Amino acid sequence: MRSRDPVRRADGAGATLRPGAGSAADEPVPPAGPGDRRGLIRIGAVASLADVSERTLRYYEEVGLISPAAHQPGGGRLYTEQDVARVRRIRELQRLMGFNLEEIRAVTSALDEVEALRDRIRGTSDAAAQLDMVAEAAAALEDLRSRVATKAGQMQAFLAEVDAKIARCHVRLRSGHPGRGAGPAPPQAAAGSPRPPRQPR
Amino acid sequence: MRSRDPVRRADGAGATLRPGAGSAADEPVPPAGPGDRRGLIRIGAVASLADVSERTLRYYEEVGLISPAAHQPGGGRLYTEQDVARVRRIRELQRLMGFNLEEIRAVTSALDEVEALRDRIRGTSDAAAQLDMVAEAAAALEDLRSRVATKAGQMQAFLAEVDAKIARCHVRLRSGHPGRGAGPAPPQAAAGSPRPPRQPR
DNA sequence: GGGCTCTCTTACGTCAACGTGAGATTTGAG
DNA sequence: CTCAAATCTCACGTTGACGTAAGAGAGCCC
Repeated sequence: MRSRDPVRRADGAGATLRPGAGSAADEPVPPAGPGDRRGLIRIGAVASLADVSERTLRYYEEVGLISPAAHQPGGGRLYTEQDVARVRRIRELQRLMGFNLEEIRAVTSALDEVEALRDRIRGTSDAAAQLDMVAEAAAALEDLRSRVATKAGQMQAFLAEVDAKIARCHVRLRSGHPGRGAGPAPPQAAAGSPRPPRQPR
Repeated sequence: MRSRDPVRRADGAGATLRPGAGSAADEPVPPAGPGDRRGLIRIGAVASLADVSERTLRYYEEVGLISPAAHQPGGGRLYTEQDVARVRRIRELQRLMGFNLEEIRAVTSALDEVEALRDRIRGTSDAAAQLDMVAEAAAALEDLRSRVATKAGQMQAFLAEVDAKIARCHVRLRSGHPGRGAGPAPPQAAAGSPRPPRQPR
């Protein structure tokens, strides 16, 4: 159990930013000059917000999955809320897709490419090279989509299989002993389920 | 690489069966008396059929996930094709659902309960106890279904998110540089995909 | 009966993804 | 300034799910 709620802003001044963490100049907070750390979050807060341990965050940094937006003079890590979202996405890819961190690194780098595009295509420093990068990221995304769709299809098939077994199970329950209350109470309908197995009374 | 194809039947005679491996008396092969091993498969064949290693099969046995249908006098393991199917299901639960072997043991034991039901409900040794077991297995199945449905829903949501990103990516590709062949060839449509992202020409 | 293949047990190795201190240092509040 | 809380950097430990190697049987074929 944590002693107190560590989710609060890091106030004060003096922080070295990472390159490219300047926020695309469309945020409500007024830019109070470089070197401040308004809106930055410390590692404990990120950990509790993303529901991971601090060790996990440092480990993700070690393997190149995340990187603090800035550092305190003493070396403390400072993150943005996009970093929190990033960590959440990492966990989602782990849980949902069963990817390991190496795969996730590839996937998220493609996603980041698409995201960073928004800012970069305006600058248009080198149109041809930019387009190549975008095309590459698009290919990676298509690949990801293919894998996700495959897995989703397999899960739907498995779900149907389980439903069939449940149905047969209920048939047995009713035919085997008609004078019973049809077993224990059915659990709640699962979220996002397009076809709950109906249980005739 | 394996030296030769080990998928063939174990012929000969003399094998100690496991209890309950007598096959529900509705198979095409004539029962040639107990103690034979017709239709039984050795471990190497099971391994190649289920696409796992022999070590994995022994490990699954060690943790109580599978158990050979019979043994050769020298100690060799003999399996049925249902065992192969069982191993395949174990792998599916690992890959698809990300379950660990402990969870899989719980799930498959429930599935087995439902399956064994077919034979046992006929014998009707103790109707009340049987019904209780069925009800318990049904509850476990509902729980499994809930988890599968939840995950399937989350995957559909993630799929939609990826699709949105792909669409934006293609918009950029066309608006950013109209004189290009729209990037590399799109990958093949994924199997079981209900909504492939259309790529306007 | 020699050789080849398959399988057995035993036991140590591995790899990812963190967990868990230890001890030093920094930070923020009062 | 003071001090508790938060964070830092090593660095070793853990856990699940096997991989891998060694040496010994067991079965089959010519």
